[in-house]
Amino acid sequence: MSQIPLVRRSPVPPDTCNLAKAIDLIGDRWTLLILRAALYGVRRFDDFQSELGCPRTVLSGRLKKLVDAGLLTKKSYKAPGKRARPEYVLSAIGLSLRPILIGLTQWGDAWLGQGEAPPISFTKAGSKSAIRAAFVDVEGREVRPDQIRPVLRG
Amino acid sequence: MSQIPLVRRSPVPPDTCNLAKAIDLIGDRWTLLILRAALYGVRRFDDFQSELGCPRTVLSGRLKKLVDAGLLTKKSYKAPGKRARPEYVLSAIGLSLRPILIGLTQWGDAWLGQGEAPPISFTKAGSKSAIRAAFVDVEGREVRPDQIRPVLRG
DNA sequence: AGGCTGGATTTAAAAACCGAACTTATCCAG
DNA sequence: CTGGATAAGTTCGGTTTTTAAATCCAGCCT
Repeated sequence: MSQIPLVRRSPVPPDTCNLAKAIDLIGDRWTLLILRAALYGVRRFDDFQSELGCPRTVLSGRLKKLVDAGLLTKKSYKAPGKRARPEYVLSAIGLSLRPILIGLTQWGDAWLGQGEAPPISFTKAGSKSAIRAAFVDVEGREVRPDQIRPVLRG
Repeated sequence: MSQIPLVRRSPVPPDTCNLAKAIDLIGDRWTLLILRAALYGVRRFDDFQSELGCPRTVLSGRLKKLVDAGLLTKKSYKAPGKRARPEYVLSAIGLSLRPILIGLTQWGDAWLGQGEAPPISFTKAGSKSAIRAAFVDVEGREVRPDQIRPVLRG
């Protein structure tokens, strides 16, 4: 049952902690739901809006923030016979959140799914067996959670 | 540069999506910062408060929500010669978020760190080389992000 | 009893959120 | 060329949530 040892303060002060910075940037209900939708392929303002059901003003602000932060890129697309419209496409930075959101999906499947089979799962291309979030060493071999050691300062 | 294909709606409606449920539960700045601190070993009300700098009323509410959801367990500890106090300890559910938050830390290190060396990193016990969050198949072998395939319905 | 300490609650001001209506810009039809 | 349709985004009220500070509360210690 090995617990995490008690501390009075976290070893990394929040203002230099990149986790805290990440939380400041994307740790917000609407922002996370936007990223979820974007990772599924949603790109357009009204599609985000009807997917999320949030006020347009909130959506507008969040999209702007994500574009400014470089997670989304505002491009212009043009369907034939239609006028040009903006679309919000994930950049490399935004795409690299995919493992994290998939990990969170599986966490939700395990603990919040009320025994239902998960509506979506993930496999390795060309295989049928499921994959899961875990830690690996430099050689790509799994490291069990109780083997993880934090190292400060570098 | 393979993009995610355009869709008008996500394939999993938000109300049956366990990612959306997880976001509802923990997708909030203060909640995430509480979990961050808890994963570092913070357990006491005042320690959380001085770590986060948030209003006590907000902290109180968020802790209650996390206890109700089963991520934290409210126990009582007693230092010798002191009165018993509650402490908020991560349950198995809460602990299993660790890979996700470490993943987010490393995402922040990569994109938000402004070229600084990360203040904290993670290694395998008894080793010096870094580990990282990733996906593995059933045999514990790494699966690269571009190999991940979503599978609907079960 | 009286003080200390770790938490919780109250309160009023500030901020964020919400829904609906409104503006803008371009394409298409007549 | 005019009018309508459509998608994007803003404006505008009213309502809810946050915030920060002060106050309250309960148990243990001397």
